[in-house]
Amino acid sequence: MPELPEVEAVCSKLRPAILGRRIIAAKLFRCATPSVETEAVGRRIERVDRKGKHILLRLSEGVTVHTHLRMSGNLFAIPDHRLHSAGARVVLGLSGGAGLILEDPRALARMDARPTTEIDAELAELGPEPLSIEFTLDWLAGEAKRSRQPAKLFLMDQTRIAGLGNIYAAESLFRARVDPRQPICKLTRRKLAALHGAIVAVLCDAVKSAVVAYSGPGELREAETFPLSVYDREGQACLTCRRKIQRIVQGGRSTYFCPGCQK
DNA sequence: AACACGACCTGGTAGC
DNA sequence: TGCTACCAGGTCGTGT
Repeated sequence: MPELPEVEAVCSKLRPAILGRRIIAAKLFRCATPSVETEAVGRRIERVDRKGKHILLRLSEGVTVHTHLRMSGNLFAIPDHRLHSAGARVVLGLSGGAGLILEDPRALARMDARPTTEIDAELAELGPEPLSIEFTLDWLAGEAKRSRQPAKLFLMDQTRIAGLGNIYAAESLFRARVDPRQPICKLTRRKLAALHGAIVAVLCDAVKSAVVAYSGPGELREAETFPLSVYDREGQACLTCRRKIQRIVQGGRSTYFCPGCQK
């Protein structure tokens, strides 16, 4: 589920269903701290924001419910909070009878509720939103100059760019024809420009397809709706040069790339 | 500072 | 069919 495009889609779908409603009850099974019951119940949902992969429900009286879906979480609204699935980790009962459900088969997701100022101070550590005007080529070049991290790890570092994960980092590097192992500080201005453009283009496309996929009935199959060029394609022919896509491990995670195109 | 690795968790699947 | 081993879209803490 959860890289920036999918999290954005979750937020888009949530807004019409929960904005203006009051949280009137909380059932916490896992993944949530008791603060969700003590701080959120009784307050009204005024806004749904996103920063990187973090979902922020802005409540009345300066409280925010902060959710991170991690690997396998999902957050969605249902018309009747009593009809939640057996797998729900958190059920928030809303005014009007609706429900806000956090599901996560692996129980790695996290939810807590604290003063907005406190949460926002923590999230200030995150890098800029890649689809905002703050994310410029000059900014990227400035950060890149000061880091010797391999390009892939640099892109996945949330304190540098907020929201890129394993799939879209790999896809962006492929589109920019950058070797994921290359230290980011070694990239030429030209390569960095290609990378900057690729990140924006990949995420724009992915947000569009994720929002469409999430707006339909039923659940979607996440990034599968977005055509992937290298991710999870080990051994298959590169769509550009026909060489075999390789899988390597960086930072304990799989990286997929084309050794022909990405140099 | 940068990196590697284990922990957190469960479910799906490839291989035997 | 059934078992095992490994893999997974993320992050954090610890150790080198």
